[in-house]
Amino acid sequence: MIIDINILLAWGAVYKKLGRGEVIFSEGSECSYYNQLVSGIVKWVNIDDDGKEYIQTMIEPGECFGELPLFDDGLYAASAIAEEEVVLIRLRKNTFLQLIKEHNEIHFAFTKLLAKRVRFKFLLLKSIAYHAPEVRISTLLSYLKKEHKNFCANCNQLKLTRQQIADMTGLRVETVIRSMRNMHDKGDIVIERGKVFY
Amino acid sequence: MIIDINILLAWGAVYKKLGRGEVIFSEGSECSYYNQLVSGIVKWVNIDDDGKEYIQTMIEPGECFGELPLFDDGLYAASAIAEEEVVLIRLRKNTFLQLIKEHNEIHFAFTKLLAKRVRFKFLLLKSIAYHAPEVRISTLLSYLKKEHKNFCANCNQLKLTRQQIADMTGLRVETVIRSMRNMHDKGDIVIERGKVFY
DNA sequence: TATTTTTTATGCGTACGCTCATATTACTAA
DNA sequence: TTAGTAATATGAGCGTACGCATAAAAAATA
Repeated sequence: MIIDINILLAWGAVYKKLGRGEVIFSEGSECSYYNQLVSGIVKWVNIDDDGKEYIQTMIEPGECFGELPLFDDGLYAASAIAEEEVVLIRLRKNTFLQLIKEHNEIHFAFTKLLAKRVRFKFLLLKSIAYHAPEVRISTLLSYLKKEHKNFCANCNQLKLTRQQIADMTGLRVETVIRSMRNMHDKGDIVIERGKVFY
Repeated sequence: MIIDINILLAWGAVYKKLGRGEVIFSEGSECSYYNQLVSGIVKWVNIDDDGKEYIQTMIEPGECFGELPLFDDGLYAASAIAEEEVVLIRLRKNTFLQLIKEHNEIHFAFTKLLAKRVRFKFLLLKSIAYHAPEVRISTLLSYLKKEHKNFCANCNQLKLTRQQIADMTGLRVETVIRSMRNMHDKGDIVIERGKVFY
């Protein structure tokens, strides 16, 4: 958890509940809140004019999202959509900026978070730019595994659909399905009744 | 310029001069310094086992580079290579961390810088993941133009070779050459005796 | 239980970028 | 100037992921 909920509440943060499919905010719009996910899954995604989705990341409880405009005053770089029923907690932008000003350790936690975000993008970019589907998928999976993201903590089962993986690696569903079948045959991953383990 | 040179010097930073082609540091190695470019151009690049290069960015005077490990204590995510003779100024990691601790406004400048880095990667990723060569190139050029990077300030001439553009967009030189010729024919860019204007 | 929706799976033709080969033009240094 | 290198340019064949269609299986909903 990036900021302790009690601290957020002490600074006047409020809870918000949204249903599956609801748009929390969309690419290109102004940002007035710091957002932190309490429960549920949020899809952080760019949607093309023709409907194609590029999923930048899937956000899990405890993570924040849409934080870039808080620091550089730009617009939202992607849209946040509730993948299922979600509860989030939010704090007004100015209050958030005041909070990190007074809490240097929290400020630094965000600097560190952004550094990790850049790192992830570095990794994916070079992989997507140059490598074959199987490598792109491996890069994504190994990163997610390392960060304990989108995996079931107990059984190592991947909590992403083939379509979501496609939308995160810039591939087609069919390509992902075929590639992952190959990876299974080679022993890189395990697929049992459609479920992926890694 | 991200940190004023006088401040850096006051904190004990030292200059370093390197010749064309010299490796300033390489991917995967430990980071012990904050680096800021004074003059020349630095290529910030991932190099594959088979020699393929993915250029994450070309660094110009005044910019810092290789800053991620300062914040998240990881290893260098790419290699820094002097494209021409360069002068840089550097500060020991611990000193740098102390500096930003004491200067909140400088700390925030880095948070902002990282936010912009993430933004750039967002943009390129969705473009490279899904779009045709011409779009990938356009995305890169319009970003660089907006940030006043890699363009001649006076004449709008692009200071990147076709090969470098290829290495930043994950395309082949030939594809970049052909695509840019198309873009010229369509009036998106201007090419005069090989030079690109945008 | 039945029904609908979502996800996984497979086939096939085409388009497009990669690969390799070669040529030409521009820039540097002697 | 000449030589040497780097960058730009273009052609041709090939491989592979895309794009679309279709179907089956699994999950969600009633």
